[in-house]
Amino acid sequence: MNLLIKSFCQSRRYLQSLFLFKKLLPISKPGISTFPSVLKSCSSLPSLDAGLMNHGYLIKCGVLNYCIDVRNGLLLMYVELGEFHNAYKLFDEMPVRSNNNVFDHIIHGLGTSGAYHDVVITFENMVKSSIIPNVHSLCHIIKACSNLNSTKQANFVHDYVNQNGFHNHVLITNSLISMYAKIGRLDLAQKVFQNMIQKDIVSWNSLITVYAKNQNSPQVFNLFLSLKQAKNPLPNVITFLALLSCVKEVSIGKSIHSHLIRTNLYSNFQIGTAIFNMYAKCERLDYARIVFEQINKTLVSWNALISAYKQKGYDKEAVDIYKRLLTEPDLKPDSFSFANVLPAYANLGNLKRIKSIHSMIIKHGLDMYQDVVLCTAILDAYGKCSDVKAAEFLFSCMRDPSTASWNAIISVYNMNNKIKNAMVVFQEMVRGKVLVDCITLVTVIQSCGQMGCLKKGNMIHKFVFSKGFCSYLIVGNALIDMYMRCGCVKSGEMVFDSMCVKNIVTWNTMIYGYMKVGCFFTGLKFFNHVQLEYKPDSVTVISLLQGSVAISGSFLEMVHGYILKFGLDYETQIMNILIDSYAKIGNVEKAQDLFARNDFKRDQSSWNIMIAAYGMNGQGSESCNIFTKMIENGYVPDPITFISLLSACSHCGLIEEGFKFFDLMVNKYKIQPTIEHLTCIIDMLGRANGLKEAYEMIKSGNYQKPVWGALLSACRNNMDMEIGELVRDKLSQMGCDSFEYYSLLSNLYSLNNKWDEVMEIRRVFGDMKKKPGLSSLNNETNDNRKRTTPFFSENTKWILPFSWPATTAITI
DNA sequence: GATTAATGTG
Repeated sequence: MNLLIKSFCQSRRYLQSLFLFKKLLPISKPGISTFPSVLKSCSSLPSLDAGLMNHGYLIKCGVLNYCIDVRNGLLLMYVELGEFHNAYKLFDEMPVRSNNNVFDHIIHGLGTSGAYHDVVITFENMVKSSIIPNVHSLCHIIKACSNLNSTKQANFVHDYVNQNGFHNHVLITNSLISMYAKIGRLDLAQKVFQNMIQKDIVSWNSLITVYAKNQNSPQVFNLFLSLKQAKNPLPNVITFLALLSCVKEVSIGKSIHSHLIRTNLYSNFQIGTAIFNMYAKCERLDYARIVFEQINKTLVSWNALISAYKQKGYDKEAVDIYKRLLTEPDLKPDSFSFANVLPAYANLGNLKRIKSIHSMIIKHGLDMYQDVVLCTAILDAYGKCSDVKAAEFLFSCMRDPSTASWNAIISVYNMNNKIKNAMVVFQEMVRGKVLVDCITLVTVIQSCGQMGCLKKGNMIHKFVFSKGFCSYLIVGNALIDMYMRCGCVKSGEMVFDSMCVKNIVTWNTMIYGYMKVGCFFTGLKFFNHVQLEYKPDSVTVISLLQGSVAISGSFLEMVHGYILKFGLDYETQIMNILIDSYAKIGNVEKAQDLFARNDFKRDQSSWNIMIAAYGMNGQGSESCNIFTKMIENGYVPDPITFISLLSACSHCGLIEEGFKFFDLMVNKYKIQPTIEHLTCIIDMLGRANGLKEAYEMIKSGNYQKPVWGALLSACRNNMDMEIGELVRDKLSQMGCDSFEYYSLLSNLYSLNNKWDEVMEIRRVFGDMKKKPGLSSLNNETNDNRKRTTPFFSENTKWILPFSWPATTAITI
């Protein structure tokens, strides 16, 4: 029977071989020489169940302890079945390891399945046992080290290569270059390259690609010239792909383009895609589009065009290309198309389309929970459209969230004012030993800045320091911003001084910070430096504009001059802020003048700003006129339009109009009123001697602290003691003990000459401050209060007396 | 060795 089993296996009749083995088991003990055949049958079928059963049987009869061949056979079976962990475990338990080949099998298996950590452990065991891997295994080991991102391991394997005579092997050295590239040690990659005796095109390409990925164009072009001079080897598709990826000037791009046409490489679809990507990067989407229409279009080129538009901020164009792709007869969008177009829809705030893509992904049968990138893209899209619940749900469903997925969910919380959740997720991440990268840190540093929480910020800074992330430019920039937002200029300056590499963002952050805290002249000094070293961009002047309102008209005119000088006066965002700034210093004519210009593209926000501009300058009826014109121009008013409009009416005493607009907003445009809208209405009621009505109205509904706060503020504005005290009772019942509450209250009493009460409030508040935990300084309410004004939406002069988060939307 | 994808600094 044993012989028969063997012969079945040899003639590849594995099923019969196993069947026979099963029959044999209850009758008699199989011979040792039978097992390799049985195992071979298991791995060739392949049948893991049968394999595991045999493994169990082998343990039971003790063969494994004395028969190396059977052990090796079992090991190979697991390798063949792709069960590398079982294979490795078995290997680890082996008392004698005779078969190097097995090691190479395991390394290959673990390496291709992405179990990099296990590869390195296996390698360490090999070193301990003085077993030398073959070249291919060593390549896998080097690749594993590069994926683990550990310099220590990288150095170890490099030393090993040198000590064991692999350093002249071109495959190995090429892998070393890639490894150093991946862990960010370009200097060491360059060194390996220089020491190579024999270089093939892969060696050249490896280094050129690395520099290209790091956007180090001078090095890329230098290497390319050296390669041309060496005449051997000849540059190939990969070389040109790298070269094209770091072209910054369209003229150079054009000459490479024509060279490629001459050498017939243009017909290569990768090259075609790279050329139009190059034009897209050089801000020549017009050329890119022409190339796109010329080349052989594959799904990849469609996806790349969507991505190019998206990356350059042309979200609408990205969406248009995606829609065109849908009409192509032979092409179906894939996960790349979705992942590319989702951020575009997210930026456009189109939740409906995001939902429909989500359902299309399900319909296409794509396993998005397995596809981390795609799932992260959907998660982020939902988050950007404020559907936090959907984002959370997707995150919880992901089987193996990547660092990027974690980063995305943290960022979703940041975007939606749930900073506390962001910090909790970060802690979970650290505790769960998820790899933290510099984007994670940038995101949580942002959370600290938004909270205005210096203590947490300092903690993260220490973390950054201990994990060696200090030298990352974006981390440094984020730290400066955090410190400046917390009003800690000194620490911001310290980070700034410690940074050896800076970019325009670094400088802009400093300017923005200085302007925000009122150090206008230091800000200006930094601006002068920017002018020398960089071309100031839109953020530079927007940062400057932060301060102009607080200084003077002449300062504003100076900044306006810079905007013209640097040709930034066609940018909608800049013009909007400029108009807003002129309005804020009271020059509504200039604001109107700029608004009326037709060389910049007005958007919804421009109209909102202009409505507010008239309102804050006492021209409420003009605000109403602009609103009418806005509708005539085909714009649909949004919640901010109504904040501008209602505050204009309230500010200018147009009470009846105000109520009419409120009605319009709720009933015609179906906009749910937020705390900002309610504040305007309460203020209007106050001006119309309607505080009692306001009180009744609020009392009858399920309103939360912010609304009551707005009412208290209206009482203060109207010196209404009677209602004021009712509101005070209600608020203290609700457990309100914030700084704003007490300051409003003491304000109200002092305006009514009730000094005893004022003293009492001061005493209570003073006491509370001494007791940590009693004051609401620790709750989320306070986190919001300290949050700095959003960057681009200062289009209303309305300063909220309280800024608790908006409660559930309420309709009056 | 390798064209297209998600998160992120002002």
